Amino acid sequence: MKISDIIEDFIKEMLEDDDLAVIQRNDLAQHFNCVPSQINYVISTRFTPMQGYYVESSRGGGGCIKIKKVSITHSDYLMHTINSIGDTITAKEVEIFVNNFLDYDIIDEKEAKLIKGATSDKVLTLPKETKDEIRAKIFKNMLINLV
Amino acid sequence: MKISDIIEDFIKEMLEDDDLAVIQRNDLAQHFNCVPSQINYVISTRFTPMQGYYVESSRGGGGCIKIKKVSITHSDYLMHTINSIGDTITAKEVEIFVNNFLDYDIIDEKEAKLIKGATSDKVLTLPKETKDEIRAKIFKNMLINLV
DNA sequence: TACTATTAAAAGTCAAAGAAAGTCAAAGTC
DNA sequence: GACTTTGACTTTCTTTGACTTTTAATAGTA
Repeated sequence: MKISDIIEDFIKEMLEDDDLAVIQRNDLAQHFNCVPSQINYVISTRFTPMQGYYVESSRGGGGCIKIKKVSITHSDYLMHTINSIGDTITAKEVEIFVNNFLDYDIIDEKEAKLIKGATSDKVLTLPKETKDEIRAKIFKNMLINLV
Repeated sequence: MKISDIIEDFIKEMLEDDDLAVIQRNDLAQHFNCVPSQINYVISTRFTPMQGYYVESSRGGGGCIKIKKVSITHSDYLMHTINSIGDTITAKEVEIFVNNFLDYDIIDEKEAKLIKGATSDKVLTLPKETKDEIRAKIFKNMLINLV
């Protein structure tokens, strides 16, 4: 198992007890026997606002990193996503969104597959610009149906 | 006996114990003394959705390939449907199929909405012939992902 | 005491190195 | 001719570490 995943789980467990986790980067790194910047990597890939977390930190003596779980309703989250999507979107971008929905329990595995299946490059055999436009329309319309 | 067949059997044996097999491409290749891309070949020829498997993978440190076996009954029905669909399909026809799936409990309401959302006329703003072609591809690919 | 300067203790950044898996086409087999 | 094997090259994600920035704590001074 990847060290990043282990650290991710550790923080998520902390967040189960209390929805504010306060960590010290160096201590945590030492605890998991990794370099401190690994903690930044974990936070920037797994605890983003899109994934429902709010992070703040302070430097200097006694400094720390605070990770808060923020809960928005599912439909707010979906609406927010829909509004944030422009007129075009790539398959990769869709995947990132879908994975976030999964993390957030807004959709399940089967639904995730449906979305990916409907928006995959394999299927949208159209010139690049049209493809990304149609994909954005399909994706948004699917999401509207989930709200 | 072909090395591909041996690898295929090996993975299928893993799937007998547990219906999720997690492998590491390089390790497996080394174990069978073949090049890593041979594993991709085996997966892409013997573990396709059409054959009842769902595969996902991750790259980078600690990356791996996960192969899941999916249950057959529903998938038979789906496969039959997929095969019966030609190169084009209208929104109306999709709706008929979807309603059938609902009746048979192959999909739920939410999934039905996703499919309709992805294949609606509103969304596929393309000339008629292209529209029905793309719709058929999208629909089939969504179904394959339900198998 | 209050105010500034210094020090050291954090966290942040970024790019290089490493570790997987993916792709694709050429070569080989049956 | 279709299927299989091989390998060079690509892409993606993770790990690492050197260097930077910020700021709390402390020491020094009027």
